[in-house]
Amino acid sequence: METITENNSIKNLPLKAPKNSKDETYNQSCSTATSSAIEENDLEDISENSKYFKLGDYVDIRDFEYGLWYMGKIVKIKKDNSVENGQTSYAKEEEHDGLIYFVEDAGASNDPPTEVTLKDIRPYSTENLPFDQLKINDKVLMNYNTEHPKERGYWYDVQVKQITVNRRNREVIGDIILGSNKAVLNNCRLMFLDDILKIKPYKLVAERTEDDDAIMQTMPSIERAGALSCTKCKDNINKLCVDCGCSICGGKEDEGKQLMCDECNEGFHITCLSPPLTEIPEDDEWFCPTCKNDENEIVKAGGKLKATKKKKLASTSKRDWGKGMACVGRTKKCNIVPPNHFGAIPGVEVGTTWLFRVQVSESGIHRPPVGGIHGRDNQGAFSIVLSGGYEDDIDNGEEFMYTGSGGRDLSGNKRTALQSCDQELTRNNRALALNCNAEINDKEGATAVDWKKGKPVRVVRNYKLHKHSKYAPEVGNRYDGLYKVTKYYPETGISGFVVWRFVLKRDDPAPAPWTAKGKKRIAQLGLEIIYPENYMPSTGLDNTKLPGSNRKRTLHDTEIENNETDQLLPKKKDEEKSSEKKAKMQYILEKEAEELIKADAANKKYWDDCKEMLKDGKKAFLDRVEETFMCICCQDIVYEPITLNCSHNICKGCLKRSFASKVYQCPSCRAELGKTYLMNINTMLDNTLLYFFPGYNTGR
DNA sequence: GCCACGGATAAT
DNA sequence: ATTATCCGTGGC
Repeated sequence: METITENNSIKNLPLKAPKNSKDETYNQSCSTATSSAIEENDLEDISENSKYFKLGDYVDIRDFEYGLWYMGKIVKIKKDNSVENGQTSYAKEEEHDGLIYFVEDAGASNDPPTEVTLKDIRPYSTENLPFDQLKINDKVLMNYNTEHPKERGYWYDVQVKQITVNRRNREVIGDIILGSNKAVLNNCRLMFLDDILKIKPYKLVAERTEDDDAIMQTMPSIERAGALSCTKCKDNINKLCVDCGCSICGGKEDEGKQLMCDECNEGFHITCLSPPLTEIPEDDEWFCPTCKNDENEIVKAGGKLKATKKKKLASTSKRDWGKGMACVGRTKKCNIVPPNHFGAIPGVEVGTTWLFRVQVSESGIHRPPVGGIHGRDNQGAFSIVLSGGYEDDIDNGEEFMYTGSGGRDLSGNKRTALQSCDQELTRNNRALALNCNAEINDKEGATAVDWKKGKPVRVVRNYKLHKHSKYAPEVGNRYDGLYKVTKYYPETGISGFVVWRFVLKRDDPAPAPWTAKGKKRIAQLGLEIIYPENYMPSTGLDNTKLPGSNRKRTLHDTEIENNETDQLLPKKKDEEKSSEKKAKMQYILEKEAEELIKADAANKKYWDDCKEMLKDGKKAFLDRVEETFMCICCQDIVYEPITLNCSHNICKGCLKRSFASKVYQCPSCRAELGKTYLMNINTMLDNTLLYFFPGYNTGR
């Protein structure tokens, strides 16, 4: 458990990294640096003489863990006894002159000084190197953000590998030198090319001029621009910000009374918690409400995923609702578009079919898990499902008649029932009416002036519609594209009660799934029924038990068959057909895709391998990509991928979990990574995967 | 708190 | 095999 203070919160340290003086590893490496050395009455101790530095010199100090350089001031110099004891093995004097330097953080002089050896300090760099003087292999100090490479970050030593200049832009690629273990981030693109600083060499104290001495002993007026600690509020102290302030109220005051979550590092005012706390708890660890987990639910890296434990409250029911898909909730949420989005969902093709409604909900196509209409009565309806649940529905494919909801007695915790009273044009019915391009009328209904100008409705057909309609899918729920409301009106239905009817007409650029063109397209896209994650059709269910199907057939199979529409087309010889199909199979990468793949140079070999599959079509290619970039821990596409030196890719979260259980190895090949391994997200890979699997990372 | 074109299971 | 029961869930 940590409270938030200016000293140990990354968020509040724009100019340097977290302090490392408390770092155990570090203190081990400087075994003589005991706490007694920094006790107050000890500060008067005489300092040793150094060849290169004097007390009061302002220097660049390297953060042990992260390797970044920040401004410090030498406050004490002592002998390093571990050298005499033969415990260290520094070959060069430039690395260790047998002294320990006590350096105070220039930005936080109240902190105890950090104890370092010569290799981790040097004269503070201020001299700018003009871009046109930069040469390949130069070692310079530049700004880089390891987490978000496009944003401003901290200052690191950079070995320049490549300089590109053309009329449009300048580009510098370099290797970033990280922590004291000399880790290197290869081939990083540096963004701040006007911020190139020369690394200032050591100068013997004996050779210092008066000017030199004045410079070294005066706080440099140039303070190098560091990262914005918060990109959301741009560090504006007066702005409420849930990112860098209290994550509940956004306030930045009372830092001493904010708790920092040991999982997500978000801050929380103790008074904002519910229930609020009156004082900082004494436990070592503290987790915020969203991160707090039941301990036995934590999954160790590489371990099997446990089924979600259903909380069984005092339920009188004897049934086990936890087993199947009856009462399961969403495991993902679509964040690609807001819930009130009209129109297509990017990345979801017409013809996409999911076995269960909850999956349709997760995709964002139709969010309610049960309801047939998703809408808001002051905005319109976003999507509907045709499930054959209302007797009055008529489906002609391109056009269909839909019945509104309501008019049923759902008491007894039911979801459906017979019509037992008149429907009204309220709630979802009113929402759907709003889509019609006409003035709303809850008495007579209305007809669209120009039906195509109405708001689009995403339409899903469910296999249960099968009874009434030949346009229903064989199994599951199929997204059929966008429709518009041409008219709506109240009418006495079969039940004898008034129902509201809505006539919808298809208006979608993609061909409908039941047409020949549509089937061809679905086959080319390689769409197949989507099962829930961890759902195993092979064992968990045999096809004969699939809802709505007694036959062992897949969607894909049905494409191969001829149906009435196909038969209207001139028949082709089988050979001709297959060759045509083969020609169309080939997937040619879009230009953007090519660029993205190229940018992910670290995974070139993997991408080359995936490209082998292009000739077999998009589906084959995507399958290979998915397989190639699957995280060995969570068995999902790598999320916030880290590309390790051993070339394996893994989710940042999974790697963190491994580290948390003290395994500092690549989960794939067991290559040692070291405790202080810097988890640098490969945003190039992330971007590329996002292109092929839009929204693959949502809800994770 | 209300509503809802799911879905598994027990009862018929 | 078909029907009745009735739960957790999400979105308003």
